[in-house]
Amino acid sequence: MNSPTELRRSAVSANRIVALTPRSELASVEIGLNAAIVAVANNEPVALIIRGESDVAGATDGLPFGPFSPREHRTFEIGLRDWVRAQTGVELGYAEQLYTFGDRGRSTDPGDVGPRVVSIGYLALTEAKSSFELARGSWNSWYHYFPWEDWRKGRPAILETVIEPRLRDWASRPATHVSSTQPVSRQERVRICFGFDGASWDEEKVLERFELLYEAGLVDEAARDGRDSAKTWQERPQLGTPMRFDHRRILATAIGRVRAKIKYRPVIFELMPSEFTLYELQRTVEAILGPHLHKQNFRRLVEGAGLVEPTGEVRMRTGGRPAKLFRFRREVLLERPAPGVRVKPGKS
Amino acid sequence: MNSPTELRRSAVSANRIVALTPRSELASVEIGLNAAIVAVANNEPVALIIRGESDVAGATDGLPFGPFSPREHRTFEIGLRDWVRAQTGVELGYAEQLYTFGDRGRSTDPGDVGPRVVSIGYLALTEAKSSFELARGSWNSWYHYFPWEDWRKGRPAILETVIEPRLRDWASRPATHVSSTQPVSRQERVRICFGFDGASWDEEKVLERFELLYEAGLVDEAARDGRDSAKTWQERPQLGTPMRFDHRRILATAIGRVRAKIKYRPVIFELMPSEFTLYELQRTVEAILGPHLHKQNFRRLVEGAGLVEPTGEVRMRTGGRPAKLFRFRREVLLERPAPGVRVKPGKS
DNA sequence: CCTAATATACTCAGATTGAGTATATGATAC
DNA sequence: GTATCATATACTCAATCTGAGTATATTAGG
Repeated sequence: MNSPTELRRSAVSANRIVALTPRSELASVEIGLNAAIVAVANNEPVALIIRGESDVAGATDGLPFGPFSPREHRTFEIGLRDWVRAQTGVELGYAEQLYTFGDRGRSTDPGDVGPRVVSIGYLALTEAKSSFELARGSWNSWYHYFPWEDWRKGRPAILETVIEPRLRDWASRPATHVSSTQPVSRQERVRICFGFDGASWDEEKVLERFELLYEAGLVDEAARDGRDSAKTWQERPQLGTPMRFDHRRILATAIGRVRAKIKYRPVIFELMPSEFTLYELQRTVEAILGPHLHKQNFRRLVEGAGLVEPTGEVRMRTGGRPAKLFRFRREVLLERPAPGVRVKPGKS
Repeated sequence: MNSPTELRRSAVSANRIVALTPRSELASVEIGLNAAIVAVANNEPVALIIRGESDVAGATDGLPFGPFSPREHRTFEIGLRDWVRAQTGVELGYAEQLYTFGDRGRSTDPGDVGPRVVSIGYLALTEAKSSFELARGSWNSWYHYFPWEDWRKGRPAILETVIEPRLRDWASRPATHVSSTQPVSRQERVRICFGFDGASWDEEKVLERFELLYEAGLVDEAARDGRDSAKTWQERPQLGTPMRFDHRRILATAIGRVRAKIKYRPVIFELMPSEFTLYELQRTVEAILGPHLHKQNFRRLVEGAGLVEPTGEVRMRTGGRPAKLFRFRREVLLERPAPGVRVKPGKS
């Protein structure tokens, strides 16, 4: 959709770069592809999770991932689709590249120049298939890993009871490395990311919030990776289920991206069956974004933007008046520059 | 700013992935970092260009790039800043990751499993320093490489005279690989990307346009990379100055990203000196986006959003009434969830 | 056929936006 | 020194959009 699909990096360029670069400088690097495969099942946003052996911190859950083998696959995306299909049985529809993570672990011996893994994170959206059809893995609610992101029943209590006091404590302590390039104080970062002291909650800042918790040593991954401030992790309550490797970071990136993207691109329909009622659509949007939307305005918006068209059918047994069925109007892509569900939180 | 800065990939995860992966599958891969360093000089949007030896197609211009050497640099971004400083003398301020490109060249021998280069593109914004201070490279207008993107004097003539007829011709021919996964016809893609037949011009679709021209064999890089449809490239007019490797693709990605980003993040101020008049600010925005903005509404917007505050000084000799000087209010970052210059094209 | 539950339609005030006119103030020519 | 120019800045107004409410339609269930 927005990924560069057709350009090919030329062999000329590859050879040239290698020629220009002293061999000695290039420690070899392995490329891992990681997929955050997102769906909505029963109004619950879920990601496809693979359970593996537990790491040193006891984390077992992870995203599907596989190596990128240049000899087999012409592009990252082709490689990704291939082994996702092989590994889980899921045929990916929409997929976009998220971010390439390449940081060296803190706990690594400083002299380490062994192969480093660079992980390229991908976001994929799909209609939720029942678990039967999955060759491997299961659909887990993403709020399992990020309970503080679940605002469907109002502000999650965990924010008050656990996160706020601990983050305030962390923010009141001086930074270990006083970096002059850090323009914003810990206090301010905490306030903005988590909406304390009257600051507003921005549902797109999923990654920023996770990274702050990581920095503050409040998630298990931080302790595992040997962050100083996380030394006392035995006495720490668990904030969400940890994941292996840096997969929770990748999932956080994915959630933030989906939440941002449905507002200006009609990707929400990747998560829907081909026919749906407007209220089903609304529930799906709410599953992704969190707070409730104003029903009447939601339909005005969606219909007014030409995103959907009625099929002529209705769905009976909705518990009241039958609901018209709609389908996605693919033509909007050709009509409007940036069609999306431009919602802002409202009431009812 | 939005890049994950503090998380560290753990050594544990790295070892684990390697352990899981049969060594034989992993052809070794080199990582190259490429920087699209953008500034605005004299109301002209420019990128820092390094001139190198000419490639087979005669392209000499390229972006600054260097290898990523894990032994030296803890993160991609640190590595990038390091060699950009060393290579060009420029100290990067704002930088964000754009996209990781890893396609194998078409012209490559199918059996080739030699080292492949994966290039990670970065966007950096900086205030334009005069060329004197550059150790290497020069600031070139980005419209040099993308003349069809320059709408400052109205619709560029090259669209009518060259691009439209050739793209229509290409679109009328059947696709070489008939791919059933391609949901939109060539005709429609051309129409949407380039705003033909009354479709609107979306200034953010820079990459999509470049890729379409590439696919149609209308840019030199396509011929160099051996695209079928570009075989007759001797008789093709040159559409913009070509660049080495896939650097024009990276620059296109960068331009699209800046154009999108200034609308919801106050990154425009990375391109400005510390004090400026509102009209200077407007000219800078226009340099990036293209069309003219309505002056009175622009200032209402910028002041109303609390993006700037007056310094109290005025700039004389503006050719009329003196203009108040403003500075960026960094505090907006702490106040609003998504501050930016929410401009839409207007008149005067 | 009355009631509960849901879907859908309509209304209205306040905010935002596009676009215009009017005024302020220094530079410059004479 | 004053008329004129050029630019900066202030104000106005109608059209549209938005948030949030009320009203009506249509089914299911007793």
